Amino acid sequence: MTDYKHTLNLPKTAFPMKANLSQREPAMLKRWQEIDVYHQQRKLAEGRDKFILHDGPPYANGEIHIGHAVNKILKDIIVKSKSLSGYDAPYVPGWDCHGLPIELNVEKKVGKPGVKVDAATFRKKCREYARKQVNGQSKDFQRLGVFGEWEKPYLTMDFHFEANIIRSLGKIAANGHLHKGFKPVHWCSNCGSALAEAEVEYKDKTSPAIDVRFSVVDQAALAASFDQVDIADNASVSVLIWTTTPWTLPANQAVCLHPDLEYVLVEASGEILLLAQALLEQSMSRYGISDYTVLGCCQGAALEHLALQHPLYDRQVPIILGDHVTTEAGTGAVHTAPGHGVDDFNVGQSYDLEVYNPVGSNGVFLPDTELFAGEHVFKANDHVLEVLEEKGRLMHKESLLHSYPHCWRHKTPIIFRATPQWFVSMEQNGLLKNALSEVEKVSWLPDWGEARIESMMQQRPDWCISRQRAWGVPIALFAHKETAQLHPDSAALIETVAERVEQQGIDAWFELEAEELLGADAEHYEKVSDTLDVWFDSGVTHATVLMQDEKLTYPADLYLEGSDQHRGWFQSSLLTSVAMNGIAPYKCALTHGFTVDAKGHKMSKSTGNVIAPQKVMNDLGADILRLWVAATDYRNEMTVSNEIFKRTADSYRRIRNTARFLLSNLNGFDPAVNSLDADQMLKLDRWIIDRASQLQQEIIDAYDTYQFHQIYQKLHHFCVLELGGFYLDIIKDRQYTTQTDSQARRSAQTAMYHIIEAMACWMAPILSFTADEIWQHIPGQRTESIFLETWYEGLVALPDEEQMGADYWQQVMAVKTAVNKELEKQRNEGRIGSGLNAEVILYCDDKLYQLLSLLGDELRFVLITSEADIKPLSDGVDATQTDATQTDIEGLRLSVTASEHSKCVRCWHHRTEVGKDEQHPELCGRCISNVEAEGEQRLYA
RNA sequence: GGGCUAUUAGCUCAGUUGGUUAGAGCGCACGCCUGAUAAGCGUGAGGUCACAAGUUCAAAUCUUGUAUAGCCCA
Repeated sequence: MTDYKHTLNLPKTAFPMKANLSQREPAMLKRWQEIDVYHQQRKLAEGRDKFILHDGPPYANGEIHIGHAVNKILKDIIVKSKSLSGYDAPYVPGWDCHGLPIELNVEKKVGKPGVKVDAATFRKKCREYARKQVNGQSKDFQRLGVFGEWEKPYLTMDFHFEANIIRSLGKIAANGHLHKGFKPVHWCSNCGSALAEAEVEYKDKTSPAIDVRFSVVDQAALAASFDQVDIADNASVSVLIWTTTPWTLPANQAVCLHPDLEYVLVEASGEILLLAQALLEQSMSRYGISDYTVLGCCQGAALEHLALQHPLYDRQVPIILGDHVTTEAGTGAVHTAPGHGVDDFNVGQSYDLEVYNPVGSNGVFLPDTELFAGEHVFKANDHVLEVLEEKGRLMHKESLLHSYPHCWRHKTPIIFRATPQWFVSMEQNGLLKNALSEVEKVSWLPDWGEARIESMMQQRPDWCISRQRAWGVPIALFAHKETAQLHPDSAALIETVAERVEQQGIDAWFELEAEELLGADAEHYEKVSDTLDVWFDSGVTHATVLMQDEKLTYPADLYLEGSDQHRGWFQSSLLTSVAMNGIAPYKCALTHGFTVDAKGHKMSKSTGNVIAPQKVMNDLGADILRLWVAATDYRNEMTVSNEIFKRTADSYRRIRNTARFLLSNLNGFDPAVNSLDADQMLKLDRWIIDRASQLQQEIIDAYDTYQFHQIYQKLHHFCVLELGGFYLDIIKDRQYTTQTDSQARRSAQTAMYHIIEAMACWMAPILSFTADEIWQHIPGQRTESIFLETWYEGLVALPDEEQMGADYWQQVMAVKTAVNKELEKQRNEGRIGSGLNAEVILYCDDKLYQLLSLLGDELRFVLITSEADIKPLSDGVDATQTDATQTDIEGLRLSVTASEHSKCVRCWHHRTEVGKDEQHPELCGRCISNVEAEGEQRLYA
């Protein structure tokens, strides 16, 4: 048997099948660094329209987790796709560097500031710690393949950044949005600091739940409210309140009722009690009283201003009215301490109640607190109960397990405590109103984001920006000691301070003596010692980054963060931007969901269901992680599991192998020399390019609308359906058996060349490593990296009037599927193996006959059978053709038989000519022609 | 407890303004090929569209409620 294998054009490529990403990617990163691809890209894009995605800074603490990876990968996909779309899209990553978590970690190492180390040294240690965290996270982000200004990121602790935070605060103050006030805030006595909302978490806690008597001072007035009910002169009459925080009773200033609720006066066990009708039965059963008489009934509104005796002290408090009172639990009469509760504070404002706070920053009652001085509040609970009992004020006590706010760091219960705080006011200069009108102008994706942030903002209180911490940007203000008014020269003072901070960092403020700047005025003004809420730092990046960096623009085109940032960064950025400049800092805000495990539950260290991105990168590669991010619809929760990564890796391999096959068939193809013009190409090849051209448009549209999971599906389907299952399978014969430089072969190679060029670009934003690896293996002159490209423009669409266009091949594919089914039957019955063992007769109705006849004798190459004849449908229903079976396609019957001819050893088709040629007894006619004559001609496939 | 969001085959996703028997791909099973070979091709089996009521001639699609989950808040 003669060996004809060497006469074939078999595929060959250096592009490996096995990706080995965990090893190859670091090498690729090194190359990108060496050729400085990111800055090459910037240089190339100079002068183009800008697209600015502004990075929300992750907090500089800890290893990156999969949520970080998702966020950075999504950003990178967008930035890279915008580059391919011809924008100049620089990306400046940032980090949030001040704040409590860093402080706490540094405290663990060097002790508390002011105790073991001085504050300046402590801040220095914080700075060093944050720097280290930034470096660690940066390395991992880069390992993900994310492009950006990694050598020059923005850090909120950069001196010039710190200075500009202060300038931003100054501008907000100058625009009249700042005020000083007392307000109850979440307070952790371990931190000795107010906590931001984000620093509070809710957990179950057991508290004493007590019912307390507030006795009525003026019984006649009470009787009047109850329509002159008869009350004995010596009767004991009390309003009952229910509370789970007995320690707040010393600060009690009022008892609050709902104006519209019905309240009843009840006689029981020799005393008279007042409480809400709706809670009467429940309360009596709690007290174990079964025998009681309702004396009268009235609405809460009728009892306003009635005086009550404070249960602990010798003073009187009023009954007030508030809508926040509910009948969910208790008595419908609410103990009100404006210094210890937000509702209490709010309702207290309208009654001019004192915001009395007897509790120090350490959670201990102040020295002048009657009865409880020096006791920690939670320990004082028992003492309060004792006193109440002594005084006969305690109606009932029990224990209650309820959800209670805790410090997220210390995991300990926190309290509400009124302290002097600086606020960004929502109302005082119309900030909220202006911000809400800006919300409407922003494009929110998904669209429900708008309603979400709007409703959150409408409910939000003034923004408390004060923190009593060491590692934060100072609230660099001088406030009058009596009036709390800002110094009249504040604008100039702030600039002076900012200039110093620019040189020396925030220490410049802490080390500053007020006299130095204020001179004699220092006597009347206090240098504010609070630091800023870190949300302020990151909130003003529009001023400290976007406006400072010439490469960037304000407002940004896009902010992209997790959906939790509707309350966080989206809001802090919007508020500060509107407060400073009156406009939103972003044109579009895009959100993604959180990662959850296979059961849809959130990932947490304690549950042990976390998947570390580092592990995924080391096991499977960053491209697999990136492909997973792209494949997942990020608008809702993003499910992560080993199975999902396995599936992702499977489809990665499919995409990679398709690319590899295309490359391997481009062996020996020089696009400059060998590529054909569209009009010289075979019909099938024209079609696949047309298909690619349409697909490219769909893919670009999907990138533009940030629907990456569509791209993944489309890309994968293209590889599997159009290419693997149809086009590539069909052209193998032509690639391998026709002459190397024949039109037939060069036509297919031209098509594959165009496709791999385009496909590499489609993939690049997602499968960055693999796309650039492919890029290095495509023949022809090209740039150093695919990231210096824009979308491939060599895909030629077919004209609409083309007879053998998209519709045509669609129908051919359906016919092929029908034939495959019939082949499978024969295969299962052992008559044939490969499709090339078979011959097929297609009995077609007129329409189909016409359609298929366009392919002439090349139909067999499309069907990948040794022979394919078309005959009129009537022949197939003839009694003599019993083996012609009906197919799923109306108007098509099929007859499939095993070929009786010999197999050509070169092309494996079974042909009647095989064995007839003396020189080449093992070859079929076209192979003989291909081996030693002018070669075969192909027109269609 | 409240607000927002989601729930379609084992997995990832489609499913237009309600309109035939709910679609893909992966995975799985079985087979073929051995000239993409730790690849490739083919065929096939998988779904009470979370659940329940309702509107309608007709509901995965509209309404309400329930469950589960996520984010935010209390």
